[in-house]
Amino acid sequence: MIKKLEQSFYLRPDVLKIAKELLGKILVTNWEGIITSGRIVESEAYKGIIDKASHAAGGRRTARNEIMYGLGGFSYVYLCYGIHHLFNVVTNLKDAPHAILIRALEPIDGIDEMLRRTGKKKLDHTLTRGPGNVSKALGIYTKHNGIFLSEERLYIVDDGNQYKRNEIIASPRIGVDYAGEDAKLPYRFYVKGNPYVSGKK
DNA sequence: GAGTAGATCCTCT
DNA sequence: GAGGATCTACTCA
Repeated sequence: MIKKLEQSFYLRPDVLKIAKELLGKILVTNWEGIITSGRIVESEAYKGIIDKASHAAGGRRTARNEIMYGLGGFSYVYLCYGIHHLFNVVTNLKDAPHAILIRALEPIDGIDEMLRRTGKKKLDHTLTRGPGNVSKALGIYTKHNGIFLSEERLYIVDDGNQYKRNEIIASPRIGVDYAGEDAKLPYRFYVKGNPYVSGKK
């Protein structure tokens, strides 16, 4: 049973719940007929204006994060540290700037293409580990900001695979020390023991 | 294995 | 003009 996620999946108010449910789903890109995909094994939630780690913290609203204030189900892509493109899924309703950062995938289709994009020789756990590598392997760049996630080019599917509750670990987010107390919030979710999860061996 | 520095550029102040 | 939701490589042990 394979089906694309409906927009209603992203429109729900509980971004933490959606972040958890995204684990096990498959993220697919299809740029001009070249398909690459991977199963999501790590995600981070950014919970709107009350979340100091979010780009929308305190209601900040700029041209860059404008897409976060729109309806759920769109992509939010931006460049970090001048090198890494980070891919997010926007959730919730209009004017509620929630988003989920996809941090790690388990490669499925188009592995050869991912190797070519990342310049790696062979498949190993570093190919799609960490948000910078994920977007590199899938060929996601800032020009893909604001794409609706049910287009043929970029979408997420559910193949019925669902991780069990005890296979999902919650922990503090990565690289958000500047957010003070909010840096400690357990808004990061990953699959227990999966080699593609970042932040450990 | 652990710790640190450097890359590198768009965005906001 | 400064800094960032990161990764890699290199050092030292």
